[in-house]
Amino acid sequence: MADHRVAALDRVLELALLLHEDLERSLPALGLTEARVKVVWVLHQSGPCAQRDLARALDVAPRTVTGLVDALEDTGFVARRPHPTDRRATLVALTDHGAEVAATLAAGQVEFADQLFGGIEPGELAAFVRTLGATVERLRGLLEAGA
Amino acid sequence: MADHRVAALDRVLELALLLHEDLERSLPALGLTEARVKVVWVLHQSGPCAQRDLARALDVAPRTVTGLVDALEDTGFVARRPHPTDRRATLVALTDHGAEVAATLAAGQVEFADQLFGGIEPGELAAFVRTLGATVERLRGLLEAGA
DNA sequence: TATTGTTATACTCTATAACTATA
DNA sequence: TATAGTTATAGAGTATAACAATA
Repeated sequence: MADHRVAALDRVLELALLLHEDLERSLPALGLTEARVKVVWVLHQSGPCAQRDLARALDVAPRTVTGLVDALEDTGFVARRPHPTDRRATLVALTDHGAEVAATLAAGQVEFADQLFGGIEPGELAAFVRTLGATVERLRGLLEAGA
Repeated sequence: MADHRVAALDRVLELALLLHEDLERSLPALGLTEARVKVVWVLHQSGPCAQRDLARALDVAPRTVTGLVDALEDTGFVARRPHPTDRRATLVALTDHGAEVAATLAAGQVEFADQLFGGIEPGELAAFVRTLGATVERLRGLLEAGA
């Protein structure tokens, strides 16, 4: 009974570990680290952001954003510019190079999904996604209850 | 078509993120960090280990193990003792307190699995575990091919 | 007063390199 | 020669606290 549940949890944790390993491997070639690629990803999805917005999106202290943006600026992925209306704030935007890398990441994710799930028949994949979705919802509930 | 695959990948990544968050939250109360709890877990499963074995199990440099074991020793989770046959080596074992915490972790994992998957009917859960298993295998293959 | 981003400082995890003691 | 674990050093990511400029 409970064995299947523990097996499911074990498998999910194993998969999470492997996905993390895969990410870790791909980043150095791009000149990015894990924390920095998250910044690039947020900017890719949201467009230029104030640093405070990055801090909220990444759930990280403002000081941490300063360091990440410093590093990304030094390596040419992002640029700072003044906020048009709030002179306290700084806008962070992807450079052309940063945007290119983000596009590469997005394309890579689609390709990766194809490799990972391409061999699974549609009905099975749909059921898998449904169960995953329900699990995510339940876990989100547990986390909110505990917080 | 590919949309379902990308959706599956998104869901898996989302679940991985939430599981990580849940782990992060539970550790400070136990007096452990993520890296240190991995050491405790290896010792719980394998029994006393030489530091070199820990380094291999954790896929980490020997120097890193020194620091982790130092910290775990200072906080009373593990104890060092001489290796019985190899005078170069140091055996690391859980203390009583460390073993208690490991048992708590193990019990917590079973309870967590019940909460997470208890509402899913057996047939669906079995299919879920099968698909997960196949995905883990495929990803493991991809990683080995790329390495 | 509150917010934005900074400097200053510190802790954790990780790595490489050089070293000692042992095999 | 090779291995086990250490010291020494460095870099990344994170946090808190105090501060200047601005709202």
